[in-house]
Amino acid sequence: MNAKKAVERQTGVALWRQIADLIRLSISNGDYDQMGMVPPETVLAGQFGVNRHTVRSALAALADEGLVHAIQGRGTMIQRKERLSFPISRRTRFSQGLGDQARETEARLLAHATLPAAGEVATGLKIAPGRTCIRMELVSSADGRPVSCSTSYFPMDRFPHMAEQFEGLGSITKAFAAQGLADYVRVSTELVARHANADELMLLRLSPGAIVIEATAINADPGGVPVQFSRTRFAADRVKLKIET
Amino acid sequence: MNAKKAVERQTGVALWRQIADLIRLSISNGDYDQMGMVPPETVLAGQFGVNRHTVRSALAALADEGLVHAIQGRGTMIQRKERLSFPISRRTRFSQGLGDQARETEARLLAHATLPAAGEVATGLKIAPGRTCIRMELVSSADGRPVSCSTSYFPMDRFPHMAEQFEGLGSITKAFAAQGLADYVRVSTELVARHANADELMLLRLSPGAIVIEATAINADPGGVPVQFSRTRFAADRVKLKIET
DNA sequence: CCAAAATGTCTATTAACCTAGACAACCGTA
DNA sequence: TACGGTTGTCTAGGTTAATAGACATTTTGG
Repeated sequence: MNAKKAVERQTGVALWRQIADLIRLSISNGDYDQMGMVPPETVLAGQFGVNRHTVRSALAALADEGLVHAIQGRGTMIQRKERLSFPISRRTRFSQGLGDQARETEARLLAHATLPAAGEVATGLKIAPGRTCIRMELVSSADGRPVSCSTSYFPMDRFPHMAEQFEGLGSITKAFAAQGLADYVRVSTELVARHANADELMLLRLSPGAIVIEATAINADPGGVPVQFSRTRFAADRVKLKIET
Repeated sequence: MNAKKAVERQTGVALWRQIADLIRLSISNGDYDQMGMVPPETVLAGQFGVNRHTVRSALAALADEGLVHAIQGRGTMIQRKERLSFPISRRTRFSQGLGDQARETEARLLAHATLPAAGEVATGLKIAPGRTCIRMELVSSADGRPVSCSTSYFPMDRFPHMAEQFEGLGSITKAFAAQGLADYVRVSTELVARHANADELMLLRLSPGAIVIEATAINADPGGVPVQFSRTRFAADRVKLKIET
């Protein structure tokens, strides 16, 4: 495709940012897969109808995200594809499976509360309705881009300091370990795809109409006792879920 | 809420555009419903931590969209909402909660009939099955756009002239008042979302596949005696239901 | 080695964005 | 009518974004 791509001026969005978004999209679409690199800066400048320096600003932003890597004399290599691949297996952990797909991953605790378990939460955790559990709202990002938001429930009596531990350690796995649970496995995962709601649009920085994949999962200790009930909503255009049997 | 809102600099997105997006969101959320207008420019500038001129640029963009309309000396009025916000609380009334969200609201009586109460209607109204009640079919519109259609049931013996009163007064609240009921409260509301059926497609002027939110509600007099059982179907893409506790 | 092609760096200029302050015009109300 | 509060307009200056051009540096391939 040699077509001129659409960038608009005076919309309040800088050209370099629009161009960065379009190049990211092209990478994600696999447009440059054969070459393994982005077209030369001069070519991109021609396609977008802008100066080479403007393209350089866009590429610098993508390099900052860790998406591309420029080498003088050779070109700008694609380092990572935008769709992060999440393995889903008996040993699913959030940050671990990402490996070197992202330079930096972060899970931020938005809110937490204690409340009586009810409905599917009580059923999933196999505790009596009314027993206290901890709810935590997380947003997970890779290289500064949010990829998922989740709501998790933990039995209060077994993991009373889940939220505090998580805040200090930044990881559910480590928070479990700090409270005496060295290992756990995924016992069930259910997937649903739907349109993002208003909250998800904001948390995941999506555009209206965007699609989320909702994964409802239960983790259990090695003895099979449930330790976590979670509902994670992934930004569908940023991830690929890989079911491992 | 007097909290400072988050705008980021040097992201390639102009501050005025970020602010315009946030104000649009607030309007859509109904944050300014009581006033019917946006806060003064100086206040917004303080909230966002920017110069007043920057806020003016944002408001100019929203005015260009037709979302707001500034009047010198008075303020910046909200002209149109993306979604009408319906408050749902103990004192829910249809037209009242809309405030200045729409220039003009109308409730049209399509049909009415008297029939014996049965099933959930009798249960909801707490009257013996077989006792006569009045059924009314309404379509409510804001600025000419239908937003909901509803089916309501009233006990015949207590409000024998519900339909006639409504036709004259154009409001359920007023029709109640004319028949001696000065006040009533919402005692239960149940919400369901589903695809619209053929009737709803026509009444609400929707496209096939559209979604409706079905609210099944019971209103009672101050003594707790049910006076109205209603099932309202909202065009999901035109409204937002705001649950107030 | 040389030339072509690509990225890196620098200067300079213009346009857009943001801040700051002052004052005019207008509305509502006391 | 006077006043406080709000939007409208103007000037001025600083910062960021974008364009333009020149040249250096590095890689690749003949």
